[in-house]
Amino acid sequence: MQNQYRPEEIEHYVQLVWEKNKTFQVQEEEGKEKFYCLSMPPYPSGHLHMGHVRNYTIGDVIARYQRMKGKNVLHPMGWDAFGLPAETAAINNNTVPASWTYSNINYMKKQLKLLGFSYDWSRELVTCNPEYYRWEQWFFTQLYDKGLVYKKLSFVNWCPTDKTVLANEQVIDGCCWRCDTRVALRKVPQWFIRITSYAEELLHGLDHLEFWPDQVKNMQRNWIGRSEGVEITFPLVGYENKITIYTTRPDTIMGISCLAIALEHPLAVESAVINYPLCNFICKYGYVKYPQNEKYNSETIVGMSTDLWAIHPLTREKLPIWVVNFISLEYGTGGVMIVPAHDQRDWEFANKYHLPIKSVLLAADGTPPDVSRRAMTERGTLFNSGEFSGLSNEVGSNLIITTLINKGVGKRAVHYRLRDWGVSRQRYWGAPIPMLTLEDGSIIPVPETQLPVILPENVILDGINSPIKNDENWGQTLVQGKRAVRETDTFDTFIESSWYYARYTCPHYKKGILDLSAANYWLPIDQYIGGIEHAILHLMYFRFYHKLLRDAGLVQTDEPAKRLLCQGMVLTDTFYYLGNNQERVWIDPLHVTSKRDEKGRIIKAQDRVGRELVYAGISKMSKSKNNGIDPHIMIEKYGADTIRLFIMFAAPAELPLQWSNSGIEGCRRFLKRLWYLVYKHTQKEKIDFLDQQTPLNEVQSSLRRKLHQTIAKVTDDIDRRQSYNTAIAAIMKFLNHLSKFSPEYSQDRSLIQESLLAVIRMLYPFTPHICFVLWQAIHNFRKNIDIDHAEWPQVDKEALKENTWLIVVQVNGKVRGRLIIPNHFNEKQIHQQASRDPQISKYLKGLTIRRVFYVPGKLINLILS
RNA sequence: GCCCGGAUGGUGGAAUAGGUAGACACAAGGGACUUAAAAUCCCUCGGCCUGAUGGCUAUGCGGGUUCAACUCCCGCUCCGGGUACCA
Repeated sequence: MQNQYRPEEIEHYVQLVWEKNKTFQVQEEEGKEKFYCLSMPPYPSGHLHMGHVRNYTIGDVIARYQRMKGKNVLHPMGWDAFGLPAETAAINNNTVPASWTYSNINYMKKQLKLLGFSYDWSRELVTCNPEYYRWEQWFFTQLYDKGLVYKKLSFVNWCPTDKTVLANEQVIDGCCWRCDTRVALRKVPQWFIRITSYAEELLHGLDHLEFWPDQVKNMQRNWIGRSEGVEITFPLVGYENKITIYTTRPDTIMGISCLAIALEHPLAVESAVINYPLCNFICKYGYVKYPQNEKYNSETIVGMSTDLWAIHPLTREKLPIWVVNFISLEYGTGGVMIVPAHDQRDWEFANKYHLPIKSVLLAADGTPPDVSRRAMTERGTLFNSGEFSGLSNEVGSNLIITTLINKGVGKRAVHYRLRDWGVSRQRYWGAPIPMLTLEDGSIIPVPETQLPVILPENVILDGINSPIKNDENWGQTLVQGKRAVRETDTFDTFIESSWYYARYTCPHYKKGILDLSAANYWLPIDQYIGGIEHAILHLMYFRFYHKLLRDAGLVQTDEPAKRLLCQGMVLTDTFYYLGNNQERVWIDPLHVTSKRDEKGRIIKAQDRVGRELVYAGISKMSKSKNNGIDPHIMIEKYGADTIRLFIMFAAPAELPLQWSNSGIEGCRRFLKRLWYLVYKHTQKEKIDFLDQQTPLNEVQSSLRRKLHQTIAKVTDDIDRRQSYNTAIAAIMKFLNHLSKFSPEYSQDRSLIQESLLAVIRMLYPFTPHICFVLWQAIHNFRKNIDIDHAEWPQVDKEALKENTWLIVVQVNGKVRGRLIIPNHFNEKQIHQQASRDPQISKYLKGLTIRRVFYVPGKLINLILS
């Protein structure tokens, strides 16, 4: 063993051993406990960024830890390869999305391998491979047959100049990103999957996801947005027709000023036929989405009255019906009752159009509320409400519902904010939607024998439209001898990422979407890791698809992943100078030298040519700020282990991580110290294991106690708490103790041996390469000694035993002293001991102790009168 | 706007079920070793007061609950994520 730690010499060697031995390839093994550890796959953008490194390091730590705990660990990796950026990049680089994507995958895979992740590469998936997407096309046809798929008109962003559909990201301030033309809305027929049929299950399923972050569960609950209310049917004056509205506030029914319906509501459309101004109004606002990210106010709220009147089911009064832009046809019944006194949006609407405002609930002080400035939205006692006046909100509400139900005009109803999942994209780089239109206009799924519908890869991109739409021949096909036209839209890429996790269990299976025995051995995922930005969309579709797979008899559990960890972003310093046109020119932080004041704050920064730079604080690594730190360069400079250690140590996994070059240096120093300690230890003669029969002296047993306390803490931190930064801190702290321990007796050296073997194993999940080599070194380079199959260290409970406690003594809640007390002392004895202590007793003089609070083994608080 | 998070020394963070605020690092300052540098090692390190022992104060802001609050409750401020076609 050499005396210097040189990562560049060991990491490549260790990676070769793993590759040669196929160390991380796994098969189903009945009788061995399985563990499925999965990180969200990268989009093959061209380069690995630090966000990936963080995500996959966390996954690798967990996978390696679980292997040491004796589990059969599935840890796969693949590529989420379809999507918009490939099209843009292909056009810019004068290539096609397929080759751009494949060459990126090739490059990024090499980068991943340099980091030493313990993947089973034999299971690699690429979602743009027809062998992958054929099964999602097949599954979609199954969903169609079950009635879970339907087609309807839905909005897209339309650029009138380019005559093409734009993604939301391609619309900048309402204009096309290419030509700056104002973007219009168009309605085109699109495919939808009925996720709303699973709304209730998706909601209740959250209650059983014990190991998912509350943050994610709360977001999903609100996204599903279950609401309980009443549907009320109003007769129309002079028509047979009726109108049904949905409300969650039946208690305010006596305060209705009018009814409001969506622009696309059938009644609105019907009355527009004979009402020219209304027709104009609907045309004008029907193609403007309600601006979601603005507050409801008199400017954004627009409405127009119709010639229709409804009759209030309780008072028989005539209510006007308005068509408004802020009601969605998709939510509830597409109609609401407007009660301006008790809803702020309704209040704004009524004020703008001078509608009556009638309050029917008393304010908290029991007086009629002042609704001249705003609505009174709290619950209160009913008044102005005929027979219901004087009732409490709850009683009144229920009585009104019962009355409506008895009259046959009301029913309790549950609605969800969740909308069905639109999966059609008018773009090229995605899996073709496997549907056909026959000559008679009927629509059928592509028969199984004709799957997959292959997306051609050698295409010519005009930069605007999808080549399979431009190519008149591509869509022409025959089915059972009859001519048919293919769907040229492709799937939303969220489809691919909604089921890939299941395919990893049997990636090469040819006879169907899943090999049931493999799938049911490995699923569900035991640990899923990815960014918090996926909290709603991806993770909802992923849960939904699992239920679809379950209901197709393919998997057996209700949820795809038991435990979820959402890692934070990676941030770093940003620097710029002002260019000739006062524009900010961002400089790569690697090329910046900075000076700090005595408090460590950056006071001066210069680039390579000595130009003065402005320090612009810390922000997310991004191309636009030129502050993305290239993992590749960092690996070359420090080695993978140091990078991995820093990433896991610098912040808790779920919080943002600030990149820091000096922080990296600190981690390198730590690994060097570890290396040197092992080196020093191995330079002396070989040592036997600790002789448990010979009693340890004070110093020895103290060190051994610290070791086993550390093992206990690190195990708990990794396993239960997923608090990797504190696990590493505990190991560092122990190594600090160990390096101060100078061996005198052979028992001392055995103790060091025990300590180092434990430390190396505890660090192995974080820094596997150095640990691999140190493990061999400590076993005198016996080649059959291999840490990849070593067991996680166990806590010796005997070693933890201590016969004293450190008790904190508080007087009136303030810390006044600390006492070392034999651990058999009771509250009274500790109290007496504290009173005798000169430091503490000076605070007790002349006063009587009124109360004592004692936290066993920890703290005593003496309260004086 | 709406939904969900976050805020602790010069910095990243620790404090796990309401019980010692600042673990472990980084930066900075001082010192040892060295011809010198690098590397390594040792010491100091929230603020104010004190010769020292020690005292007071302090977890974004303003209130509250409690013997005890970074932690729980109410009201704000600022920052971040999502907002259904970026993934």
